[in-house]
Amino acid sequence: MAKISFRAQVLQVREDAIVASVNRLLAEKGFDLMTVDQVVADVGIAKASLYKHFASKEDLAAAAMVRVLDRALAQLAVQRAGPPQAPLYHLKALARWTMQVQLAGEMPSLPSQNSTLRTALLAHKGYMDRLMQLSDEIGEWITLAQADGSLRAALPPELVLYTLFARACDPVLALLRLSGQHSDEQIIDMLLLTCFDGMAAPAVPAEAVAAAAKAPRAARSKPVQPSLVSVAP
Amino acid sequence: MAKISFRAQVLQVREDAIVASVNRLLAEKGFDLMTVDQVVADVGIAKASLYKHFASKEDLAAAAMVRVLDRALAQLAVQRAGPPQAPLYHLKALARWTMQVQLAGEMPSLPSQNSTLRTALLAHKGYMDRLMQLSDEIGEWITLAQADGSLRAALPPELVLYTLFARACDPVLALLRLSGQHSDEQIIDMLLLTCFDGMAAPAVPAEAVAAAAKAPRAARSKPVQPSLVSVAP
DNA sequence: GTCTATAGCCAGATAGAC
DNA sequence: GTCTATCTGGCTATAGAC
Repeated sequence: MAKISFRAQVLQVREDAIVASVNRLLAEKGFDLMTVDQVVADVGIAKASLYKHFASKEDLAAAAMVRVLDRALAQLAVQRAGPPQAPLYHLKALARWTMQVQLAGEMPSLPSQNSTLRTALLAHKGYMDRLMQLSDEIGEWITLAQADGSLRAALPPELVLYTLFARACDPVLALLRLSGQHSDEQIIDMLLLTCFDGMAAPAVPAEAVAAAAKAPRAARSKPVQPSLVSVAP
Repeated sequence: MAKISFRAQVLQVREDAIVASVNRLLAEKGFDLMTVDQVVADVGIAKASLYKHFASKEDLAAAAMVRVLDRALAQLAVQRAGPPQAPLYHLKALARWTMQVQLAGEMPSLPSQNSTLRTALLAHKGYMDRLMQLSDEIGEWITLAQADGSLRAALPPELVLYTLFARACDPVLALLRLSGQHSDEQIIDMLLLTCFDGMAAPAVPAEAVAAAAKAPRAARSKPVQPSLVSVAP
């Protein structure tokens, strides 16, 4: 009995190695450019052996997604186990975590257009269950944040959820890193700012406007070409 | 001489038909899933004929991108020809236009990971020239908007530019439309709001906070589970 | 330039010995 | 279950007649 258990454990380890490799390759090249040959070369096994564990390339991607969804659910649990925080804080912390995962090269990126992959994922119970659970748990925070006035109540909760998911694979992260001008933490901070507070400058309170009006004109801002600057809508 | 000109004109029309079809197919399925056979079937010509016009599949994608970049440059010209507006207004109007193009199914979507396509695009002068020109013109508005205080000056202009480009192929648009709860214009308005003003509720001015403190407690907001609601960070 | 027919290649998936 | 060797299909790209 112990022998069988040991064998099963070895197989489990091998499967984990496969999924980890798939995860990395998916993050690096995406689903379409990742080939099964690359996976088996990376793991060091034969292609036929891999197909004993996973029925298709789509199944490989699903396993990688299950893995990352489990990591996300674990992150939620960690946040909830910590000191109590506002729901908006939790949403920001989760967005920060997803961006860290992406910058670490551990976020698998799947094309949203590949229909064979989409149908395979929709039929994958383990994937769908975790996706639903994650959406539900995030949805709770969204509802709470809208109720306490920290998140715009006019936005449909779905939109907030989708936007958070989209930040997890935002190509802007990689582009900004390519420029080499900012650290990873700076990039994440800036994108968190634009995501939650927007790119536009915040509306200035009335008293601040009055104070600025009394201040010397030169101190306010440097002049720009007047022909293109007019009253904001 | 007129005969040659006429023939050239016919060829031009056929090339336009090809590029239009490629544009639509790229928007629908993306580069990797679009096949040259689909293109020729859609246009109604033989594959060998297509390859007399375009050297490769990558060249087809580049032509479609040139087409959409030209449309974007034309949109910029239209905006500048209109009544004078604040630079932030122009940025918002451009973002709105890109989302309209995407929802109309006319925005070609290229994978950012396909290296053969990337190198082909980087080597394509017509594409690169237009991309540079478009970036320069948008960059001017960004600089002006930051100078007049309507756009956060702390953000690198690149980040703003990349973010605007990213909104042109934001998958959130398609997801929201799938839910069927909102009109296209509503979807665009909401995404413009989150893009420029963020998902978080705006900070409340001090006097409004004081006024709310004097009002009856029940009028402020409906109560939520107190265990998860605490002071925002 | 346009067509039919096909070359050449590569990736996903499998057969069969061990 | 793991391997080597192979099948199969679909895709880009081209040859060659008209």
